[in-house]
Amino acid sequence: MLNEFRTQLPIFQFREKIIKSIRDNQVIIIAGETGCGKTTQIPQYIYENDPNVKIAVTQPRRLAAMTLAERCSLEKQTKLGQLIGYNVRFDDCTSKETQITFLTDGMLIREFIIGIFVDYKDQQLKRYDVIIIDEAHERTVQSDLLLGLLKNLCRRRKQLKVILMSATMQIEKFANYLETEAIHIIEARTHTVDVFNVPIRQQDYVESMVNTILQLHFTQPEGDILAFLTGQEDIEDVKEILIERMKISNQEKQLDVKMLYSALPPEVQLEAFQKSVHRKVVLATNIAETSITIDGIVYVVDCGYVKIRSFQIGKAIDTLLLAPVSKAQAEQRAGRAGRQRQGQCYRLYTQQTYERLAKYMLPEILRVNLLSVILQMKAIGIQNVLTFDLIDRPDMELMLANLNQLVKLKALDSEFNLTEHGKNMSSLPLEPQFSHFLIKAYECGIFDLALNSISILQVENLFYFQRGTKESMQKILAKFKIANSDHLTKANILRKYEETQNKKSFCKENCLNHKTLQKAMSVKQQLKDYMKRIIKKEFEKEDYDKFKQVLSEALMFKHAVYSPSDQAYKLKQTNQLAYIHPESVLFNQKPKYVIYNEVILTKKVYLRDVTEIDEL
DNA sequence: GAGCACTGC
Repeated sequence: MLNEFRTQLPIFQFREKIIKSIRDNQVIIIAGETGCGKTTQIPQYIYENDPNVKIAVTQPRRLAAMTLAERCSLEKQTKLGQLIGYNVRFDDCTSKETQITFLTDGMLIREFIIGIFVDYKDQQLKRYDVIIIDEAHERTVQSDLLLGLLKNLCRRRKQLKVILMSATMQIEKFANYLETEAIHIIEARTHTVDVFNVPIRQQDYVESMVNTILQLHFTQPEGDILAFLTGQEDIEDVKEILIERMKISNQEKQLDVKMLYSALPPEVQLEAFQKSVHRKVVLATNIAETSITIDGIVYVVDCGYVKIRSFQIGKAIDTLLLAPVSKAQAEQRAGRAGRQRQGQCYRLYTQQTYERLAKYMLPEILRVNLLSVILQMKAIGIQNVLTFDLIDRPDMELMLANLNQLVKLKALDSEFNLTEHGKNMSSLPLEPQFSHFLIKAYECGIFDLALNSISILQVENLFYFQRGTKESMQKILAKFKIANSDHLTKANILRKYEETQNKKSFCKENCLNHKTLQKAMSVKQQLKDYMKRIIKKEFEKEDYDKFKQVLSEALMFKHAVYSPSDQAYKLKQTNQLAYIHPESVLFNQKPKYVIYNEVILTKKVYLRDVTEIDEL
């Protein structure tokens, strides 16, 4: 049954054509901007055409998978989890009756991997007849890998149907890669957005942002403002200056300033979504670009920059640095102004600067370390990962280095074949070093300690310090400090959190993020469940020396020595100089030998999550 | 006084 709403969507007129195209082709591409209805309608069309077909639809984000399933369920007037369901980490809402499953890209990759524990030959996702990869234009590592796996699978399963869905960009590239000519472009009815550039180059985008917002506020008709900035620091600066200027402006028109970035505790984030009596301006990071939609936005101001994480192959360090946005990103930001009615976008860069921007951002698979991806590929049964046909081939040297690291972690043998240990490692949702650590820690009888440590190290934004109160950070860390180790100190925090009765006030007292700790507890439970496959006996010691010894071996590529002449740490692998991060218990302490989880260049090269060891 | 964008298993 099609209700009236569904027949009025722009995609409805393509219904028969798309059904026919799926019948005639193994792989088809459907391109259309957000709002054309492709994600909710196509799976339903396929189901209505043949109710026996099982369909998987992947999404880059959990929330999207969950809300889309809910939306479709509502349209089909069925209970969520029956005909239509979703499957995301920590939450499987499907049943035997489920025909359409929305799931995250990562979950579908996991299904390939879990196949090896059932039967090495059964990695063909036979439970699905149609697999839809949505938002492929975002080019996440997961969706790129899935496209490669499905391209392969199509040769072995002739009945399988694959649909790639994306925004209307890079369509030819996808079509060439997937060797298909079945392309459908869906026009959506969207509101126009008028774009204005500044006439001359701006020196300081924080200042420029403040001026633009105030001018907009005092001269333009009603409608909320969404401002794109690059991080917490910019956002706090702009907020402070805005509030100050509003105070001295002597104007009647009030302005509500809200912030939105992922390190902000969820309850504070919520304020950005609440309707405001006065005009509202939301100062946001990228989070508002795709992940989150705010209603009522009519004006967008775009600073033109974004922080991008990349992996420097030679130096083997991560960087998180400011970069100009891509044209596609600038369009995406502008589009956020036209969701409900005609909108306006103000760019704090000149038209000439815009012309010189890259068309698209470099895909993630060409910018990140691939250690865990390579292990996943081996676990899925790809013999030669170096020649595996991906839409963009990563750096050969990097992949080779990753393969050799996996050999050292005993995940692969010297011929790069997956070992039993590697198979176990790949079953855990962790970076390979941590999978290795957890399994070894179990074998040494310190599993409980290791599990607490690993679980809490997986979550970000453990602490939330408001501006002005930040001098207390080291004081709080000192309360939990154990054995000159962030790994053990954080394990201690999780343990104390578990033991305490009033968890909320415990968090408040210690500037801890309650939601983050709850997530750490879910991670812990999940890891415990996955480890059941491996665990045979239980034997528990509280041995910090053993802990450090096993961790040091797992982090064998992440050792550093203090160099007094440089007043900094020298990384053993590359001789790169680095400093201990201010959020570490070892900040300002200068122990001679340390191991660390991560080295990242922001304002300086920092070692994050550090533990002192006796020797290298 | 320092200080990490976003997402996923």
